[in-house]
Amino acid sequence: MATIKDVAARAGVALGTASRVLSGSSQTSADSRARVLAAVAELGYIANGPARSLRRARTDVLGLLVSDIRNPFFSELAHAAEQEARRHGYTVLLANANEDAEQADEYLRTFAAQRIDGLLFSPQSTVSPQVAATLASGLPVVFLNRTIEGVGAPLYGTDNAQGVQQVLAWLQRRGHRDVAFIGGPDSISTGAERRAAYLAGRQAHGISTDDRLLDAGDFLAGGAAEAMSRILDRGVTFTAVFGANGLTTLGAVRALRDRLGAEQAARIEVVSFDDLDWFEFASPPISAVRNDASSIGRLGVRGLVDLIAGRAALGQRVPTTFADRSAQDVR
Amino acid sequence: MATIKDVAARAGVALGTASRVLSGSSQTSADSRARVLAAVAELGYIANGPARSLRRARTDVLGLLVSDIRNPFFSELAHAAEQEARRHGYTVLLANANEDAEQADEYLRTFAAQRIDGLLFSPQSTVSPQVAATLASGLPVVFLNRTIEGVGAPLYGTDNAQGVQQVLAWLQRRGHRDVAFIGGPDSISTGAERRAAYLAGRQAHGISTDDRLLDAGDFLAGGAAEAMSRILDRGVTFTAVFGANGLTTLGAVRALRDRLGAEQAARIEVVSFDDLDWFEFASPPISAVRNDASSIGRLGVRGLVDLIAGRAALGQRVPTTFADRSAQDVR
DNA sequence: CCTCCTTACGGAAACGTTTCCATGGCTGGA
DNA sequence: TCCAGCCATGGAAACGTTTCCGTAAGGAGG
Repeated sequence: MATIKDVAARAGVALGTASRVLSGSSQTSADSRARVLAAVAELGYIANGPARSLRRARTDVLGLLVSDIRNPFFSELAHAAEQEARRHGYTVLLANANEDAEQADEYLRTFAAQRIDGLLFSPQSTVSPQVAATLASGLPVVFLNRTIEGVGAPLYGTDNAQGVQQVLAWLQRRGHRDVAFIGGPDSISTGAERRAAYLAGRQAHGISTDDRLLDAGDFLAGGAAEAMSRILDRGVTFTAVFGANGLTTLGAVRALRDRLGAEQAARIEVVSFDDLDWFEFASPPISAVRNDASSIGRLGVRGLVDLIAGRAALGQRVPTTFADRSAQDVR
Repeated sequence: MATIKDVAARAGVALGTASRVLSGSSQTSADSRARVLAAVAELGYIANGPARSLRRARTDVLGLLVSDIRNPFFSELAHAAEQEARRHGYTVLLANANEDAEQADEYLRTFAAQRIDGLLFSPQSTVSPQVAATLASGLPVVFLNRTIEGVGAPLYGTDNAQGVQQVLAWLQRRGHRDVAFIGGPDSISTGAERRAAYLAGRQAHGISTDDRLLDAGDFLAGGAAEAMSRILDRGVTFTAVFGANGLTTLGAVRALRDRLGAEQAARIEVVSFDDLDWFEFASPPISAVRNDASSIGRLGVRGLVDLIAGRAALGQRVPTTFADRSAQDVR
C-alpha cells in the first residue's frame, strides 16, 4: 500500500509538503498542490487512518451503544445517526449490548481502546464500574432515549409525557375506562417515565385505576406476553390494552390471541407507545404513538458534535405524533 | 490517559517488557508479569488501539456494508455478525449504503482508510470503480446474500431456489394457479435468482404463467406498491400474490388494500419471501419463507475469518424454512 | 571450575502520519 | 539598492505501540 512518502517522492516534494497539501491545504503553492494530487491519483493513495489517529490524538469515530439493533426503533435511530455523523465527518462504530450489562461493559472497553471521539449511549438500567469509568473519563457522551440519574450528560429522547397524553386522550375519545397497562422495567428510565405519566394522567382526568390492570414486562415480546397473561389470570375485565413499547404491544397481542382466541381478542382495542409498520394491518388496526427515532439519532449526533467541539449541548425531548387508526371502524 | 510507558515505569520494568507481558506474554518472568498487571490495574491502562494498529499493520476490525440496516433482515444479520465477530476478537464497523452506489463507494473508501482486516459485503447491483478497486486490493472479502458476477469471493446467502420451491409447493397445495409475482431488481442477484427459480419451477410443475401477472419493484415498499398497482391495472384476475422479499410484500399488501379495499383485499392470499414478525397478525395471515439471517451473518464472519487467516472459504447456501399460516383458515 | 546454552530483559528501531522549526528565496517599501 | 518581512519548503521530532537485537545472568554439562 502506498504511503505519503511514496506520494512525496513521486511528486518530487518533501514528505511534509505532501502532508500539508493533503490535510492542511495551507501554506502550499499551486504547483506542488497539483503535483501531489496527481501523484495521489496515480498511486491510488489512501491515508493510513491509524497512523493519522495516533498522531492527531483523535479518530473521527463516534461510538454508538444500543441495547438491541434488531429493535426497529434502534435500527432507525442508528441509521439516522450514521447519516448525520457522516455529514460531520465522523464514522460510527456500532455496538449491541444485547440488553446485557456485561456486553455493554465489554464494548465500552473496546470503544476506549479504539479511542473514539464521543459516545452515543442508550444505557442499561444498572451503572456498572465500567460505565462509571467511561463517564468519569471525560469522554464526550450523550444519552439517547434512556438516561442514568445524576449523570451530567445531555439526553436526546422521546417526549414520553406528551406521548402518554396522546394515548390518554385517545382512550377517552374511544370511551375506554378499564384499560390494561403493560409497562416496562422501572429500572429503565423510559419504563418508569411512561408508567408515571400514565398514572398521573389518569388521576388528572379523574379516573381511578384498578391495580390489577397494571403489570410490567421486560420491554420484549416474551415478558410482555407473560404480563398480559397475569392480568388475564386476575379475571378483571377491560376493553383496551396499552403497551408501553412496540415489542410489549406485540407480546400483549400474542397473549390475547393465544388466551382468548382471535375473535375475542379482536374485541379488545390495543394502543401502543412506539409505532410498528404492521399495526395498520392488525385487526382491528392498532393506534400508536410514533416516536421519531430519526430525529433523536440526528439531534443526538449534533449534540455530541457540539460537545466534542467544546460547545454546550442541552439535550432535547423530541415530540411525538399519534397515529389514530381507530376511526376506520368506530364501534 | 496512561500509556504503556507509564505502566512500565510504575512496574519498574522496561517498556519492552511491559509490552511483552501485555501482548506476547512470552519470555516474561512471573515476577514482572505480576508487577505489570498490577500497574495496569492501578492506572486503568487501556492500550491505544491506533498505535497498536499502526505497528502491527492490522486493526482487528471487520467492515460490514449493507444496503439498509432498517431492513429487518440486515439488522438481524448485523447483530449475528457482530456477536460472532466478537467471539473471534474482531470489532465490526457498520456502514449503510442506503441502496445508493455513491454512498457505498464512500464507505469503501472509509473502510480502506481505516485499514479494516476484512469486508462483509452485500453489494449493490452496479460495480463501481471503487468496488472494483476494493476487490482488486487483495482485501479479504465475503459476500452476504448478494453477489457480483465473476468475482472470486465466497457467498454466504439464502438458498433462494429452495425457498421458491417451498412457495411453489404451498401455492399448489392451496390450489392457486393465477398468481401475481412481484419481484425485485434483476440487477440484484437475489432478485434475478428468485424470479428465475419461480418461472422455472412453474414450468416444471407444468403451469403456464401469464406475463401480465409478473412485475418487479425495487425491493422497497414503495416500488412494490407501484408494481402491484400496474398488475391490477392490467385487469387480469389472480387469487394469490407472491412478494419476492419482505418489504415487497408489505408494499403489495398496501396497494391491494388501497386499490381494492380491505374486504376485497382479504380475499387474496399473500405469500412472501422473507418472514416479518407481523405476518401472523395480518388478515388473512401471510405465509412466508423464513431465511435465516442469523446463520448467514454468523457463517459469513467465520468464512471471512478463515480468509484472513489464509485458509480457504467456500461460501454456503443457508437453507430456508417455510411458515405456513394458511392452515388456520382453510378456504 | 569453566564454558555453552537458555532465558528474561533493556534499548532502540520502525510503523505512517502531522506539525514544529529553521532556512532560503522573493516581494515590497523606503 | 538594501533591508525587513512573508511565504513555501525541507527536515526532523513526536504520537504509542510491537518487535528485533544484543547482553547479562543463571543453569547445566563436561
